[in-house]
Amino acid sequence: MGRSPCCEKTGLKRGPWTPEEDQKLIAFIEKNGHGSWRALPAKAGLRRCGKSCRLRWTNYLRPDIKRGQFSLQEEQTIIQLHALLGNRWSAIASHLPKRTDNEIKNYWNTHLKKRLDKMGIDPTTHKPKLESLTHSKDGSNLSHMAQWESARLEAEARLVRESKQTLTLTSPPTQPRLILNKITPLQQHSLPPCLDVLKAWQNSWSNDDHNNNNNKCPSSSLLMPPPKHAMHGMYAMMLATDHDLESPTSTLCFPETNNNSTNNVQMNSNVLNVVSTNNHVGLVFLNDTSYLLPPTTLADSSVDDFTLTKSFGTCAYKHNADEELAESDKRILDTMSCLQDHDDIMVAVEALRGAGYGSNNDHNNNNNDKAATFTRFSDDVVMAGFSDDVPHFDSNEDLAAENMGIINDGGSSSSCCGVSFEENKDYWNTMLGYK
DNA sequence: AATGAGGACAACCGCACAGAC
DNA sequence: AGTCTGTGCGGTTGTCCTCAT
Repeated sequence: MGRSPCCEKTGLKRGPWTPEEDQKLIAFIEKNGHGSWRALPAKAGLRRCGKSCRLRWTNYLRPDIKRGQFSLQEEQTIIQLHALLGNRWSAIASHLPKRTDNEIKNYWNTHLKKRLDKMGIDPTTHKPKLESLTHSKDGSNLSHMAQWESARLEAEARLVRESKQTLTLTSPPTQPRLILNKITPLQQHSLPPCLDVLKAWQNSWSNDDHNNNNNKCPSSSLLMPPPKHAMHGMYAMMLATDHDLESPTSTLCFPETNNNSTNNVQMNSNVLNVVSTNNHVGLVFLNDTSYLLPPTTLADSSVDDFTLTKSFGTCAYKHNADEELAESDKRILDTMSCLQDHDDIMVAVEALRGAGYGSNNDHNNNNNDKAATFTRFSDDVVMAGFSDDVPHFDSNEDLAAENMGIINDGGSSSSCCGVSFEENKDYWNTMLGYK
């Protein structure tokens, strides 16, 4: 049976709304609320379909929506979230307060999409076009995208299922949203592959599959854990929550552990959250260990209850789990503020990439198969750490060297996914139009 | 000044889903 | 359990505006 139309089409006005109609709708809703949209037009004296009234209200007339030019930060957020979520405008809109999904969708289609396209970046995959072409040539790209999509959708579902539990465990004051910080302009020469989460994930699968067909994941194995080097290619960032956060955390799911896997990475039911505040950006595996990984120049090796790791001029402190968290809170918060000063998402990325997230609470609980981190330090701050199966390193430097291949190898610029920090910054600067 | 192309944005369409009945 | 209704969502279309010719 076909679905009955929401209202009789005949005699109803269509097309652009007039100011008079807007006023009628606003006045009615302010006085009575919208109630049943179907019944609203007649009650409000409008010759419009209820659905049309609803759309007009939610996308345009609602008082709590912001209109006008998108800010730089909003643009960055849209681009990054689109790379993560695809055309899921409502999910993207949930991270942009006071913006509607329709507005974001239109802005993407008319501005951002074209801008990326002009820069030689495929707006669908967020990869340089040449690379997309290469990947599609061997037919593997679609497969990888499908794997990613599968993981992503699973994450969304998992978030819904686990949100209550997660929020209970970590008790954030509000739900976080992702906001990307400004990237310092750099001179741009070329377009290296991006190092965002999607890229790292896809590359890891891609490399594995390309190099070993026997290892190719069948469709039924979309949720198998990524290979070890995938975890090395993935990175995390510091994160915090904020009292003004308004929208749900976006998540990426890391698949269930497969005991038959040849790698040691075990990511039991971890959810990688993408969260941030105006000051901080982060990816986090929900788990039970604690890390603080702030960047940078505020690094002070004399800070006694942290271990210092340097990488690419950034620093990270690994929280000593034996310390009383309460005693560290203030210092942590002070240290974190430097991220705002540096205002650079890639600084945060590099801080975590180079950070010693390996030797962690596992020492205490003998649970070596988990290195994901997520700890609440205060009402305002939730700390995150990157995950890997790295409980065996004697020092953070060794760990970072293992992960990055950069610290103890004479300063080589190699890094995960074959892309350096500078290249990565260049990528984002170009992608965001700051060249 | 007239006109056509293209861009920007609002509005619409149709499907999917959840909840009420 | 099946149907209906309200709503959310993503894709598409329509309309208006700007600018070049």
